[in-house]
Amino acid sequence: MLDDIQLHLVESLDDVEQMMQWLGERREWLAVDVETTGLNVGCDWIRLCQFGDGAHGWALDWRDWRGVCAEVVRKYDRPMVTHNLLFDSKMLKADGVVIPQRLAHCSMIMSHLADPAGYFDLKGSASRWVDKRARAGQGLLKAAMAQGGWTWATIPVHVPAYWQYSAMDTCLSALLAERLWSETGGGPYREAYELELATIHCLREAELAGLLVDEEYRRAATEKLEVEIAWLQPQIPCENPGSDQQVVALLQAQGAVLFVRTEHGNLSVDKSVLAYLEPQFPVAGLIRAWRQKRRFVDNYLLKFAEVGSKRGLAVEGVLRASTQPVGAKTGRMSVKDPPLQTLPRGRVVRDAIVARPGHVFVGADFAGMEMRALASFAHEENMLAAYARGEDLHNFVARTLYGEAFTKLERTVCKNAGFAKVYGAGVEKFAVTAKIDVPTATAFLERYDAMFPGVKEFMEANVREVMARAGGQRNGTGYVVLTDGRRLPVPGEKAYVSTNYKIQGSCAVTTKQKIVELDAAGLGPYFRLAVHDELLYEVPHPLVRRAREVIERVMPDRINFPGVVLEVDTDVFDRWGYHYREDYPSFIPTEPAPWLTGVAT
DNA sequence: GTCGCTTGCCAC
DNA sequence: AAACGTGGCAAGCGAC
Repeated sequence: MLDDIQLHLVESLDDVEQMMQWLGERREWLAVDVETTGLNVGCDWIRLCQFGDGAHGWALDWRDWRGVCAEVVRKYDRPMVTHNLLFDSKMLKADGVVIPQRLAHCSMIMSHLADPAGYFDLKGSASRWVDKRARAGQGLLKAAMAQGGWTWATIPVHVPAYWQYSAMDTCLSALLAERLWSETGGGPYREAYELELATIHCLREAELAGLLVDEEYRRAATEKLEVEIAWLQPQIPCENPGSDQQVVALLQAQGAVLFVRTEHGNLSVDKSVLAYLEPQFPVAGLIRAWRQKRRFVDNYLLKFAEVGSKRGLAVEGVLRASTQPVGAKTGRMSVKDPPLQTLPRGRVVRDAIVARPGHVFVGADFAGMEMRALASFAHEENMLAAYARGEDLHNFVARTLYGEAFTKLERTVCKNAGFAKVYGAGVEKFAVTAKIDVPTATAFLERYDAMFPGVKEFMEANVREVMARAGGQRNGTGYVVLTDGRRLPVPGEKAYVSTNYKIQGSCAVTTKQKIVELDAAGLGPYFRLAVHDELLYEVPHPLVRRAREVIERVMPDRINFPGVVLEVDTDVFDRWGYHYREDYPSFIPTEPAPWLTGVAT
């Protein structure tokens, strides 16, 4: 299939004319792609722009032919497909070129819907669905770059390995779309496909806007942590408390008996081991603190710095992360550079992220989203009734199982049991997280199951269903169906994950629906970030009340999970950490912005 | 010096 | 009988 493809580098007006003639031919899919100097929209730029279909691929040097490329994207009036619509449309828009939303498609989303467990980078998808040799160019390009000492930023456009395989990428993307359309977006997964595309357009605007870093706070917090680290360091008698081997030696020298093993049989000195040792060996606590502070600086605060200062990611004080709309095999989004979904809770790190002057953040999160989804899927009347009464589920469980005078610790056990169900944990793991012994855990789960028989039945039904779909084979593959009709594959030997996949995947669908609905309700320009069950908006302060009203009206969901309302909590704050003001003290005291007073409750 | 594996840890 | 899901990512460390 790839043999007959013709690749062209546009170098003259004659070439442009030929390409234009080719563009006038009729085809299902015109693929568009860009090559850039790197992946960060703030500081990287487009070097090459490519167009292609199943027969021809064209590469254009962006410096010379930007206007031509922009014209093509603007005027072409048939479907255009890119393999990573979010990234390509983001880079193009950053340079003023907009792919019309009604014509924009994404072959990566098609690949994901066709097989959510597969690899869906372009070469991987194309070699699976189009032609096994799709990866061939990759190695040649890499070799050329190595030989010339080039990077993505420096490899000359005229190097054949560069422009040819870049042009070829559009052909692969077009062929992928041709191959997968009817079985994904143009077929059974139309709803899911359209949801993903609509979400991508929201995410692009969010990523282009980015999040502002308070440089003054970032620096002050970094310095304060460095001081604390410098104070801890001499109290820990080893060269590097970050080295597990050294920590093992140190603790053993002090007489500690280590017995917890890592996956590969080494002695473990992780957080929980150190916490366990701390009462007898105070140095363990110091090591734990050292490691956390070191991580806060290295993994987060330094990353929030400007590009150029070691490993910074910000440009003009703004962080623009990259989202994979279907990063997880459950369809959840993932975020990197920086990983904004995993910033430590509390104020130390998150206080570095601030709303722009005159703006505030409006945060909205679904309350107990996954447990509510579980209650609905399982038709678990006792749970649904508790939610209908407006009762806290874990309180309800604790009261039923431990009596009115239940302790906070007992409530935590109940909460852990809920998570254990959602994640598919066994008794042992549940016992560890709940910090109870296995017999107690077993007895507890028995009473929990008696209280919520629907949950147990639902989980067993999921496993049965997956196994049946896997042909009864442990080495076969079944699937679960999500609320928007898409299917997630589940390996037979891990059938127990089916409940988790169904819940996690359907919750991800719901979150995306709400992003899109809020966009339609006018909040699109203010959307900044999604963290699984919470959304972050950055709103000019005169609009805060209205924005909050819109969110509280649009976001609660009563469609996806019948029998239960997905309720939403909102909060208003001017720096991200302030959202945690009730649980954590300010690391470095900061004044709330004047426009926050009267708005934050 | 780079690469890949291992360990550990952050979030939901 | 067994089995805590989904990610991103840094440092250490040994191998090349």
